[in-house]
Amino acid sequence: MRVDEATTEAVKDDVAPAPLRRRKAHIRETNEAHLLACAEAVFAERGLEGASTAMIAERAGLPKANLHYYFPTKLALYRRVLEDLFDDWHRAADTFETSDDPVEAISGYVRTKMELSRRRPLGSKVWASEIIHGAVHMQDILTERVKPWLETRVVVIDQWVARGLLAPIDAQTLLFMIWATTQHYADFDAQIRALKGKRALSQKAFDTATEEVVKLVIRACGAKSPS
Amino acid sequence: MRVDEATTEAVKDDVAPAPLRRRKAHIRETNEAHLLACAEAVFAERGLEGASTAMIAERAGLPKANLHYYFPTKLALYRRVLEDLFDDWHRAADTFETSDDPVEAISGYVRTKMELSRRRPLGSKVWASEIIHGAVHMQDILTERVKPWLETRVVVIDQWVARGLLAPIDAQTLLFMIWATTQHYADFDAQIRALKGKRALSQKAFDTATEEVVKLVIRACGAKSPS
DNA sequence: GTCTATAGACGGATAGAC
DNA sequence: GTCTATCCGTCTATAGAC
Repeated sequence: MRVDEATTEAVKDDVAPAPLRRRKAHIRETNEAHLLACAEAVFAERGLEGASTAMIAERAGLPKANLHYYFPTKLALYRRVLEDLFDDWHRAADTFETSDDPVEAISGYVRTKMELSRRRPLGSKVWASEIIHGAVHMQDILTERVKPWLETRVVVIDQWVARGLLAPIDAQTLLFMIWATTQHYADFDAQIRALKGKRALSQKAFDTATEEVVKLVIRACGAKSPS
Repeated sequence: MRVDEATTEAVKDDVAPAPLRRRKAHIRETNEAHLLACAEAVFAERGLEGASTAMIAERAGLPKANLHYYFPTKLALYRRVLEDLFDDWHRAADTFETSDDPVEAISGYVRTKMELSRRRPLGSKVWASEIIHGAVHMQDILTERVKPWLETRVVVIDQWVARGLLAPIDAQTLLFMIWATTQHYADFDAQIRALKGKRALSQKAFDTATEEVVKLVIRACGAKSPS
């Protein structure tokens, strides 16, 4: 796509014809989205340092300089991937709010998290890799976004315990267990595949695993069945 | 340490004076061990590609060329770190054999795994990072060493279920949950620290977390208490 | 066995034509 | 907005003196 007669647009006219502006905005939007998706894959496969901008650009079918036109530095691109990931995770986390019944709320959350591991395993890997290597590029997300969410959930779980709906468990430990176990199916899928001797879990096998995890977690909570 | 008159040792004499050979072997041993420890730390902090041989050598207080004298390539060093790690993990895994009582065996295993996360968090991170990025450098360890171990443990757990000592759980899912949760305390410690707003878990806080995890896992198994 | 110096490849980022 | 050519830094690995 060439710029054509609009080259000096910014100088001559602050307001370009609407259709042209829309077209240009559209190009930026799709290119950025495509680069973000390709970056997520390469970062997941190779890590932040193992991934090169050349690899990401090649996967996106663009020259490397083009990538640097949309994202000034590799780190800026990486940050955007992490922010996108948090948004997705946060939407999933809202499932927790849907019910005041602990069994329903917790099993719903576990299912949503497993579904997220299934739907976006590469993203989960980028997130995990970043934390493993010290979370240096996402301290703000953790303290400003994840921490407040966690604290409200702990309060809710503590109340369930106080009302005798759950065994006297530590809420944070429970949430860590749910995160660790559900994300294990995304992050450690290479190990799971090697140990099961399979190429990948089928949708059916994944659904079965989901229900097994739900069963284990619900029993771990010592939830009184809602009789 | 210089080679001195022993430079042509291999040509002139297959059997050097015992004390000299022992001293030289000792140098190699300590330097290799020291390099392995430093490599584990740098690989954990930066990942395979993020770590440079220069950083590892500097941390070990040796010139880079010296590192390449002991380990021909960065990948060979990395492999050795992974193999060391497996040996440690495998020793910990043996705890499982100590008892035929499921509650005792499983809670003992969980405690040992938590202790391993406490004692060697850097190693756990190297292991996790390698798997997240596809486990390309440890396929053989997974299929030849971890898989057989897992299969024997699945048999034992299935027998406990058949004997009615545990609820009807899927053994593999249970083991994945134990791995994921216990290793979470090593691999995701940066996240845990950010969420708890603390520098690090004290020994006491870690022991408390351990007992919470044991409680959750044992309840998840639906173990009949050994009354 | 130790260490300096450097070869050779590759990475991130930019200049500047179109 | 696109893309070629290129700068400059860093990385792995080795040569070769001591």
